[in-house]
Amino acid sequence: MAYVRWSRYFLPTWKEEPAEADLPSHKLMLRAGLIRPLAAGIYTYLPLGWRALRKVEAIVREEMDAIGGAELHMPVVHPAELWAKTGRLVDAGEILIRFQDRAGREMVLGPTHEEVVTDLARREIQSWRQLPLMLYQIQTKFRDEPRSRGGLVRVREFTMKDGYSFHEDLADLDRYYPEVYQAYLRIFRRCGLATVPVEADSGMMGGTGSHEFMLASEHGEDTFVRCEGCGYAANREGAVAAKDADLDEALRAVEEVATPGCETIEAVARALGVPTSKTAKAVFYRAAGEVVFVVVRGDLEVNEAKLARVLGAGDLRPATEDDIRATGAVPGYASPIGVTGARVVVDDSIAGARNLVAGANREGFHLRNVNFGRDFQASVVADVALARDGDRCLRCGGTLRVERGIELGHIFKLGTKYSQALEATFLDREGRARPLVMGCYGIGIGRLLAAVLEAHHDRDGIVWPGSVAPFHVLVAVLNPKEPEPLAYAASVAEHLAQAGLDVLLDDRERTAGEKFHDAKLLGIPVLAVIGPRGLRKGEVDLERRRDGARTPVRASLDVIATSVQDMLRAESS
RNA sequence: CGGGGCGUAGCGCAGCUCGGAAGCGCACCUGCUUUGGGAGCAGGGGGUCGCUGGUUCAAAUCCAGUCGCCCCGACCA
Repeated sequence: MAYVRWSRYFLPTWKEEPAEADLPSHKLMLRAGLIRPLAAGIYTYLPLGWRALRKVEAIVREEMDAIGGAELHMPVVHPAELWAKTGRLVDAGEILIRFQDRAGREMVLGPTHEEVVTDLARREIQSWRQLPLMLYQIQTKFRDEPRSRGGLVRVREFTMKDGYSFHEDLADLDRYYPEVYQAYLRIFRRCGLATVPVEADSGMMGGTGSHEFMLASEHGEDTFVRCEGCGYAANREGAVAAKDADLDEALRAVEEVATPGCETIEAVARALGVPTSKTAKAVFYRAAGEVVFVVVRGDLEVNEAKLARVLGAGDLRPATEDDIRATGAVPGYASPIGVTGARVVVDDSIAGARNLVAGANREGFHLRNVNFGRDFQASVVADVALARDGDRCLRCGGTLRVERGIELGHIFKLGTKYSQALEATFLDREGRARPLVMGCYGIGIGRLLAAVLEAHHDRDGIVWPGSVAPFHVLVAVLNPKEPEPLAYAASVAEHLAQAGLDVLLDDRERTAGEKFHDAKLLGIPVLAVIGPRGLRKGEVDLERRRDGARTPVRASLDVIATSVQDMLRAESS
């Protein structure tokens, strides 16, 4: 393997912070010459970025192969007709980029490949003897996201590892799913990332289980909940928390009180001198053409994902004032008592509380001592509240923490949604045709690369984990204009490359200072400095990026090679 | 899609309030001197001020529209 000469490579670095970037990973990718933007959420990978991406891909490939995955490559362009069959031409909506080919056929760019892979399975899988099967690819996806952000954290065109498994029944999917789960943990760990697997909302997909792999990061765009005690973790949409019931109080008689100008829970609670947890909050939504009246304890917020699941509705949006008035409720003073013309969803926090303050359905008035069951009824009682930081864990009673994170992977028990829609069946052991049971598993490769940088950088630049570093060692010649040091550095680079290392030789005619700064910016694990000072003493300096530790070693090719390899081994352990 | 910000040389920015010769730093090119932590001197090249229209004797600057990018939110199979 040959080494790369920087002077003939394409590796532009920036001294200044780019104005367009906020996230550390985004700034570093631009400054260290990994990526360049073309349009919103669409990037070119420069040679160095592409190298790093391929390192990540190689790890993903190894781990997928290790759990029996067979790599294939499906098309980017799909006939829209296939998407119409599963209903996702409409459901995937605006993220699907659509166009016509010259014959006027409707086409889409694939945002994911359930349709295509299921179509393939329909044609090729006939018998239970062909199962189970895991197919995966590492391929370009396009999703016309409403908003890209954070460099490679959320883009429109991206590289994704998407895998799809096929099983004869749910039991076999249940058996295989944990293997993928473990493979995912290994992939992220090998990339130097400690991820948190969180239970994800299986939502409208109707599956039986789903996990997201989150990297905790203040710059993450997702929110998840983690228990300090038992390790329970779930994404915000699905997280459950204990709600202390307080049913000891005796029921008191309802009493109307004047609360002029108190249109928020905080104002009411303050005016009446009660904690917000002793109030009932009314929140209105419109779903599937009807108005929904949701009642939660005043100190809680409605979790719209949970509510949508309870209602079985996909199109949840806040109700208008007119919607609210149509139910007979008075905005700001809404009461669940005597409401008609709306479905009433009561959070279980309300069912577990006594003598609450609620609206009186009369401008400027509230009611004291309102009790669920006695004073009002519900269409549904369910958990529709958002878990909060500091809440108690339902499982162990420990403390729940709300954290931000970057979602690196998502695995999903799909069931038969796609196989049924596309009639992908096989003959089981009894000779009956049954739909294939499927799982799907995704990792955003570029996002994973961005996450590596979020987790591995310092003030001066990137600090690559050895496993995904675009090069293992950077050989810097401080005076490349002089023939002997350059020739010597080239022989060092050559020797290191022969030893199986990825070597970048900085033979640019730049000042020593620039080379040292760029070396830190690039973050290659080991820097070998070849300069006149060291050479006079018969030494080459090795510098470890992680902690800046410098070791002079004898300037002999074999000594340098072993020393570099020792340092790299120490890196990866 | 709602809110906010920004478009002036490759990058970072000033100039715009109050219209009157397009600037600064870095980078780049040439030469010389430097060469172990972003060197010095001298010389030089590079800009339809995002775009369109309007006001004006005169527009980077004022007005209208439009496009693009970034951030917050909504959304996120």
